[in-house]
Amino acid sequence: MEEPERLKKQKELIEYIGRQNEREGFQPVPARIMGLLLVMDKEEYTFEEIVEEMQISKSSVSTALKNLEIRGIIEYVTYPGDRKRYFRAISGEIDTFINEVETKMIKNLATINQIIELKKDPNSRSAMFLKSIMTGMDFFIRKLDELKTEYKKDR
Amino acid sequence: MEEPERLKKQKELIEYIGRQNEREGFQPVPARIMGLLLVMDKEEYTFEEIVEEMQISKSSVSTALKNLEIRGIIEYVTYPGDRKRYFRAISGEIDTFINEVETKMIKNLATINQIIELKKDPNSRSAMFLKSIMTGMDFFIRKLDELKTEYKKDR
DNA sequence: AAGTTGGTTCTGTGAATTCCGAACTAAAAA
DNA sequence: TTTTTAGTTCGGAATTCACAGAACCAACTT
Repeated sequence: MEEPERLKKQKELIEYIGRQNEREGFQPVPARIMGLLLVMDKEEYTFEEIVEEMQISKSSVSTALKNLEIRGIIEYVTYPGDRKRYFRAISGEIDTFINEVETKMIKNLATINQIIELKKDPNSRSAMFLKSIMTGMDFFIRKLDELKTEYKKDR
Repeated sequence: MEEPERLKKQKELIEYIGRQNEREGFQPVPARIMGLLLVMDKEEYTFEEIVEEMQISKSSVSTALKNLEIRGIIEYVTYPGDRKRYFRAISGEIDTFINEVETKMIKNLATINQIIELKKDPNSRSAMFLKSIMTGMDFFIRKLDELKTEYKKDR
């Protein structure tokens, strides 16, 4: 692929990832900065470079980076004798993702349990149905744990 | 538990589920209507009943219900000789949930693949790292499929 | 044919969000 | 000590969004 063509496609991909991240609850600016850090060839971006590259105000970049750092999905390093911060995407391993799914499910499980406990008739169609969901989730969560250990063992 | 006490707790739970759903990208109104349909003892709600119960305008309820239906998480039934629609939460089985997780992962996988393909150096630290993520996701997705069939067999 | 029921669709608005510029700060350089 | 660098924080402007109200529509009733 021609060099300018590749660059153009990278930019488009950043925009796409940006929109995708927005759907995950990111604000537009952090969403696209994430894209930048993932897509481009440069492994580390300074604050100033992000401002330049994305044409976003310093203040927005500042809050966005703080935001992303708090979420634990980017980090920065500094080099001796250089006051700049070098930002990069954090290497989120697969079990981070699994853990997220798991945590969410456990929380949902608790909520469903609450719902059932507050039903007048615990044998009603909806209560029974919710119980079956719980069984399924339980099964799933147990399996997720097995899965994590299995994956770790493999490497 | 005393009857009014139970009702109060149900209302609180609806509000909690509402906030939870908002975090999943729902708007406030659909988020709480979902809660209503899940928590209360009444198995089916008419449009009018939802308006009454939640004190929300007809227009908002109308769009919210359409919204939820398009998402495929509620449905309505009608009864002969009755023009009203009776809404209820759809019995989303556990594999619906798994499928959602799976679909999302597959989409992410495709995006990551795009990123790698657009890298100048496919052996760079970040490209290698993305590849390892892909391996993990691949493993996970395959296992999810096994898991679904295993679960179905059990019942 | 006129009215009622059970909603839907279409703006308008208040509130929330997002972003920017300007003022500020802390550390390093001159 | 002043200036420059590398950002942060604050207040407001602009944009976006969710919701309500009103007008509307289609089917049924009287």
